[in-house]
Amino acid sequence: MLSIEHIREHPDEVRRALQTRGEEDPITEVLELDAQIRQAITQRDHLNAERNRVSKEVGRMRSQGQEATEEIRAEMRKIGGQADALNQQTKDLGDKINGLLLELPNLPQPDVPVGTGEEGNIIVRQGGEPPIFDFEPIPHWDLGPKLGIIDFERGTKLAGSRFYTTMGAGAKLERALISWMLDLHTLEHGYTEVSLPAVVKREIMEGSGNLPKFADNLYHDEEDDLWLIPTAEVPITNLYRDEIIPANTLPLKYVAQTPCFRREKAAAGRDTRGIKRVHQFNKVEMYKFVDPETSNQELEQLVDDAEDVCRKLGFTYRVLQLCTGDLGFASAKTYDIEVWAAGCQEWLEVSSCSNCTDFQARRSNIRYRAEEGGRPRLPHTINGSGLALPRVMIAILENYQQPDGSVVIPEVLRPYTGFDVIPAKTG
RNA sequence: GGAGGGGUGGCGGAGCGGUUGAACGCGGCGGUCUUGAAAACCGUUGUUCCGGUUUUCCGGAACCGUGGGUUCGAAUCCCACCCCCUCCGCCA
Repeated sequence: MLSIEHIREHPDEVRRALQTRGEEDPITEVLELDAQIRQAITQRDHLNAERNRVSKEVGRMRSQGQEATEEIRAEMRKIGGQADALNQQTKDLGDKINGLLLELPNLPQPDVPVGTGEEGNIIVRQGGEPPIFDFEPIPHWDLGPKLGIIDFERGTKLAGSRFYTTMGAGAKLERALISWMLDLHTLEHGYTEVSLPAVVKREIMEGSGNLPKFADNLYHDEEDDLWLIPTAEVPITNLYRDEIIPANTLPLKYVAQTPCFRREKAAAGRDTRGIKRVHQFNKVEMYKFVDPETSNQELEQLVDDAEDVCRKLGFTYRVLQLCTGDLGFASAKTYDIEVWAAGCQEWLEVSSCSNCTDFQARRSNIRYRAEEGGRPRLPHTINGSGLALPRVMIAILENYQQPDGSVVIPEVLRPYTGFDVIPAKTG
């Protein structure tokens, strides 16, 4: 959520920034409503003050054995009624303003390249060497079933299209990846592991920015109004909802592994083969609550933590900076990490790392104290995958496949898998 | 799911419907004392919003689980909901 004060003081700057994201401009309406609500609040407070004053007077009289006249009581009833009406008005106006603000995305940082979509993204750097094959590497949707470790038909039988099942070495490889990534981030990168609910309340989804605007992409349980998380970012953001984080505790760094549920409605018909785009997948997510002054450095560091996973797995990868038109709703600045998959011949987005500045903190009412006894302020929040499992699985299977159809396990994972190769099936 | 108990400030814990933002204790902060520290004593101690002033500050409003209601006035009475604890039942 954007700060109403900021909109009030710099309306044109906000308008311009929203434009670069290709957004509508409800700023004029917000400002009008804001003027109205402030007037109503002032009036209401004056009436309340009057009511409080007289009521105290009545109390004082009563303690001296006198009763309030019916005249006074009638007058106060009237004032009270007016105050209550104005109060209702401020609530309605507040809801309206809030409704508009909740639909507004974060403002891009000044150094974010302006662009309308994917084409505007900039390759910041590349890492790793592309694997060289003396045979034609095959895509994972062929390789997986061939090895007997991915089963698409049975996944579909259970839950429909875009669901899948892994078995044997496939299931174990995923579990090994999860354990290894969590160990890497906790032991070497200083994150604290956290285990979280996979469903959350409506207001939690609002806090992270997924609701009200993106209900379409979420699975929802009607009976209890619970929502399946599309990423661990959602519950982690809200860990400190309605709290004031004490001085000298930032940065707080968390890493969590959760299932992620996405309806992928907008992508209907796209990437239907394989496990690149599915309705349920596991992801290791990194998240930080940081001091606003350091948030951009913290973002760079988090990107490096994610890149470290790619480096250690021996991937060819590239880091993109997203342009204004491609930024996520809550983000002010985002880097994507893509790894090369030799089988399907594609760059796969395995991580998206964003500085959400104070956008989520304001929505979730998370504050911190910069120093002991200081005023509470909004922290910045940083999130990024570290990494998303299915696409990492794709990259490993496709890039490490051998001429005989087997797949070699990257060195770092072997202590976790307990095997160093997924053998080709014979017969 | 059933029965009972409870939700008050950073924590503990009071609070006849009326100068109660809330006694008291602890903690925190400032000060006196001390070579220093402790003890003792004195003072101070939340958050949000509106208006004025504008890095200090002043005035007002709101907040005692949440939302409604009664009343001139509600932490205090009524209703609904949520959460926690104890016991019983069920279950991974």
